[in-house]
Amino acid sequence: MLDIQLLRNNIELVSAALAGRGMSFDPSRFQALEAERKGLQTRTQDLQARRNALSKQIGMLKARGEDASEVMTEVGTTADELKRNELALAALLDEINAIVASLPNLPHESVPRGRDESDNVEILRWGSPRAFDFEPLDHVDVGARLGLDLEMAVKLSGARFAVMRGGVARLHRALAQFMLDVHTREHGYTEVYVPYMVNAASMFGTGQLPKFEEDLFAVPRGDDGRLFLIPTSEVPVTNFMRNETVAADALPMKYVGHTPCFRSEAGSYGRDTRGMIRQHQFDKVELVRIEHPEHSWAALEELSSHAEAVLRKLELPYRKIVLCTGDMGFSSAKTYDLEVWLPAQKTYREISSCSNCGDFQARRMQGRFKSGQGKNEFVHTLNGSGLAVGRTLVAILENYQQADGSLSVPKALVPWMGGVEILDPLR
RNA sequence: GGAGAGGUGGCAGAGUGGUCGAAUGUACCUGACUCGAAAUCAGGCGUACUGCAAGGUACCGUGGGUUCGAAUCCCACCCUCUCCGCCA
Repeated sequence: MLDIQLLRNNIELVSAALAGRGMSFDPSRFQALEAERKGLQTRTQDLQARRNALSKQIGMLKARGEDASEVMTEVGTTADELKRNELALAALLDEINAIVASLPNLPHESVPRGRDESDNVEILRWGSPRAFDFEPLDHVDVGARLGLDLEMAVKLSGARFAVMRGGVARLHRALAQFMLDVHTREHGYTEVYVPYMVNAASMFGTGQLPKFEEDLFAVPRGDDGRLFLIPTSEVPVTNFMRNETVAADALPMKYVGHTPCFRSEAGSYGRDTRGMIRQHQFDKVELVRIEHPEHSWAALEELSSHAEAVLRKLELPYRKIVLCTGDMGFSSAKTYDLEVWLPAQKTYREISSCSNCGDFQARRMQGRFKSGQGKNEFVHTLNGSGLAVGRTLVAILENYQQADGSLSVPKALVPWMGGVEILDPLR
């Protein structure tokens, strides 16, 4: 959530920044509501003050056993007006809050301006795509021989799910364990286990609600009558901070969690329909950091380098891009995407997204720390995939396939595979 | 699923219609005492909005209601705990 003071005092700056995100925001409506709010609020508070004072008087009179009927009629005359003002003010505040809650974060000044993904800027490439002496298959065909069974998943659940057996299933598990171990042992993150279903307040805190409800799966239960399946562990982990004020020396907090992620993929019909690039359910190892505002930009560099480290260890060629203003997510102030090379598609595909959300999420969830002078300030929140496990599996299937239908296990992963170096096709 | 108890400030814990944003203890901060610390004493110590300031307004799980006035009464909901049953 943006700072409402910024909207009140510097709305041109906000609307210009939002225009850069491809969002047309008309300040006039907000300003009209704000003008109305100001008058209504002071009027209401004056009436409340008067009522409180008179009521106090009544109390004192009655305590002394005197007659209070005159004061009581006096209060009575303003009761209606007060009631009307209070209702109108509440409605007005709801309206204003709804507007503010629907506005995305402002891009950091270092973010390149642009309309869409074609304006993203490549920062680096690492590794070089392998030269095949045979025509590489895509991960669906490679995986089918090793135990990836997408048709079975269709029978069980429908499109965009996966069943894995044998070596592929183990590889999938090993990847998640490997990533968790790298981040906890080498990068200093604390492992966490979290709920896969969260309430609406948590979804609001990280920015999925109210605008992106259609992307979520809901289970009819809990608050508002339902819980939501998490689309990323960023949601439960970042919400650790919801309604919390921590000591300054509690920062930074560095968490890594491995969870399944559930996305309805509404509106992506026809995109990535083949294979397990885009699934309703996929595993992800997620890095979350709660940072002091002064350190969050350095933390973003570090966080993304931690995600890169996994790709490097697995020797998967990738590139790093910075998303332009028009391609960033709702809550982010700056985002790096990591894209892994997929030989069958002969292109780089997103495998990690690392963002600094600044105080945007912290403000939505009232996540604060006590700064030096005992003042409460909003923390900065960051998150990044380290990495998306399903897509990492895809990348390994494609990049490490062999002509005979087997798969060579990346060296770094062998210890997590119990020493297995080659996955042979299932009979 | 059945029965019961309860949600108040960092924590503990009073408060059952009026001068209560809330006693008291504890933690914490400042000062005094001390060579220093402990102990003791004095003062301070929630959040947000608003105002140049004095101040004002809101907040006692959440949302409604009653009342001139609600932490306190009524209704609904959420959550926590205890016991029994069932259960991975």
